[in-house]
Amino acid sequence: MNWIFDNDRPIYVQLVEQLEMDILSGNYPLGSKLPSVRELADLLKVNPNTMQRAFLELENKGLVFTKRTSGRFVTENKNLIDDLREEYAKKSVGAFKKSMQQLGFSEEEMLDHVKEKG
Amino acid sequence: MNWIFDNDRPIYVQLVEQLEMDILSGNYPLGSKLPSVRELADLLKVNPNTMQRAFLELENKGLVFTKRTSGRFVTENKNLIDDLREEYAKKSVGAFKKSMQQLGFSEEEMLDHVKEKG
DNA sequence: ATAACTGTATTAGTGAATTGATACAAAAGG
DNA sequence: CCTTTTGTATCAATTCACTAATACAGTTAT
Repeated sequence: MNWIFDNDRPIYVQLVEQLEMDILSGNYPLGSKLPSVRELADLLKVNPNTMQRAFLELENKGLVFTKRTSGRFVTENKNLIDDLREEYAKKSVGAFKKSMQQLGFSEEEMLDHVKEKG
Repeated sequence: MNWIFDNDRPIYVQLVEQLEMDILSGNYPLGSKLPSVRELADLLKVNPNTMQRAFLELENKGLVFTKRTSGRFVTENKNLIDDLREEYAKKSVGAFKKSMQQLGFSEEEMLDHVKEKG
């Protein structure tokens, strides 16, 4: 994991992003146990409340659930994960195309740009 | 022009974005005169200072220049515009590919997503 | 039962960023 | 020349968000 934080954006947001990506991409398996609030907070050198906040966001999205006093776990709802993954992909594409359009690029040119290098 | 502002992001940032896109895409011709601070501020119902701030940012990027007491004008440096346009395109592509990669999509799939519909 | 581990709630400090009111400065143009 | 139009500078208010300290609560395991 590459736990380097911007100074630009809130830490908790970046935590959510990373964790969310790890879940959506299957990096954290369905139903698996996550580290505890304090454990991860210690590991990543962030305040436990900040960690907690990140987890709460994931919980609101339904990506994790809590068994009080026992820990947090990745959801077992595969559909949710697939749907979210597709939704984010669409948003990402939408943003990309909009900005390229505003810059005056044709769809042809967009594709070329995507194909280029790495 | 579609001058609708998010509540999420600062107004001046959104002004910069819009104006910048209009310049980079050639919507505002090279060397053309821009509306005055107060004029645009009135038109768009924003505070003159907010407008001023947006213009300053554009000036820092070299996209506009000022003739004091006479007004602001779009740069005549075509290279700068072309370079910036290409730079933003690259950034946009980069962000897109990174986020799609994190979501676990292959380049093939990225291209498919871009091709789909609109 | 008690220590150690979970998550939760509440509240405050701090700091920063955005917006807005107002006054200044300089040139243009009638 | 004096009114109008341009950009500029300064400073205050307010709001907002993030982070942090600290105390609470409930299971589990030894």
